[in-house]
Amino acid sequence: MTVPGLRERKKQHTRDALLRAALELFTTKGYEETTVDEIVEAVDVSQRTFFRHFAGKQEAAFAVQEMVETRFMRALCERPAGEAPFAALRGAVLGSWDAVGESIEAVVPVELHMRTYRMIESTPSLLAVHLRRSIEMEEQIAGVIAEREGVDLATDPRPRVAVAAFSGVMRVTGRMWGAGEEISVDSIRAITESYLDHLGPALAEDWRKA
Amino acid sequence: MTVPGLRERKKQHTRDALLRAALELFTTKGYEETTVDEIVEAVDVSQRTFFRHFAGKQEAAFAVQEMVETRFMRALCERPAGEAPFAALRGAVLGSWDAVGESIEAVVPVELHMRTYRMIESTPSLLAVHLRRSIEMEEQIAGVIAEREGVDLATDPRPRVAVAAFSGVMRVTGRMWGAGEEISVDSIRAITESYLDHLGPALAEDWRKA
DNA sequence: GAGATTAGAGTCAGTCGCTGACACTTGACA
DNA sequence: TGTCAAGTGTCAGCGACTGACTCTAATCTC
Repeated sequence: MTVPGLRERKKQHTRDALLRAALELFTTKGYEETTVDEIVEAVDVSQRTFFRHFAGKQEAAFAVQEMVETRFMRALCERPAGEAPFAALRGAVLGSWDAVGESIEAVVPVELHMRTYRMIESTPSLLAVHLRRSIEMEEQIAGVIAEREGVDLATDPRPRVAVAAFSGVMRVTGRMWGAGEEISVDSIRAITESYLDHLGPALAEDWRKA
Repeated sequence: MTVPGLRERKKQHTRDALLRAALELFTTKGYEETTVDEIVEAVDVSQRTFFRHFAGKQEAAFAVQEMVETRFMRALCERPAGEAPFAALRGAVLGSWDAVGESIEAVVPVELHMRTYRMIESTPSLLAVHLRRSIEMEEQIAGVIAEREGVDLATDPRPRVAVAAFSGVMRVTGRMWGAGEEISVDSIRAITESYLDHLGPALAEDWRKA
């Protein structure tokens, strides 16, 4: 991967600065209490620039989540074709936990992301969007799983069921991460692992054999 | 119940008019495409009046839902104490279906409410709020069930699990109602009943005996 | 029944999120 | 070196929403 040009780097730099400033303000002052003007003032750019990088205030709040989810989806798509659906999901989530840490840190401190997560869950308007994003992602995952297994998503309920169960665990995991005091990425990884182990047996059977 | 005074009746009248106009515009022009100015112009009141009756555009979109939910919660609380949790939920939802029809019709045509439901599910920003409202209501229901059964919501997962399953059925039912062409209240009642019958056996056991 | 009270509605000015149009600056590239 | 275009700034404006004030008319009190 070649180093992008100066222009591109500058652009990325202002975007990162805006994102950090936004999340910092959101998590300290509160989301609703933070105005876009305050964010751009902290970075010393025009308001118009903010809206060129982010479709809206909300998008800034979910920018890191977006990164994490993208990374997870990529990891899922790269799982070996032979793996059973649940094993693939498990492998993708555990595999991406590691990479996520560094990946986030390159843009914002992980600790800031933790605070952001907590903020999203405690801000009604953001919680609403978060839930919608969740079910949209479940639908995407179900699509991938259905394709992997060669089943028809329209008639076979198993992909959606498996994903719903899996997402439930991920949701709980995420909430625990957000709620906990000072949980390391390692410990959340361990919890995720144990929760998924619990859920596994019910879903691990090979659909093509059964 | 005594007839409210003239002032109160006038107030209710403008509120109802605003609600009808809002839902009519939302469902024909689309939610995002409808401005508050258009709504108040249709009723010929000031914009300020709209915001005195509704906290925002969104609240108008969910006003009828709110009525339905309130009615359901009341019905649930009035179920006989001896009933098993699932029977109580079933009784409350089926019992409230009937009353809901008339109750809605007093404010807006039921057909308009159907269209509104469809609109909510197909408008991203409203879908988000809808999902949040749903989980908030699930939490309320779980609280009622836990109290009825005398179990501790903090330690016993059964109320939430039962409610989650129940709500899943209600969600599907609602979606079918919204998606269907011209479904009567009677037919939706029948579907609800059959779906709940399917789910029942797994939840009907008496928790205090088991 | 006349006057005081007060709830509901109107007016106006202003904030905040967000967008379109246009001009400017400065990397990129021939 | 000069052209092109991407990234940014400026400005004007819309739509959701709020606070402060006024006016009108239903209600309450004597």
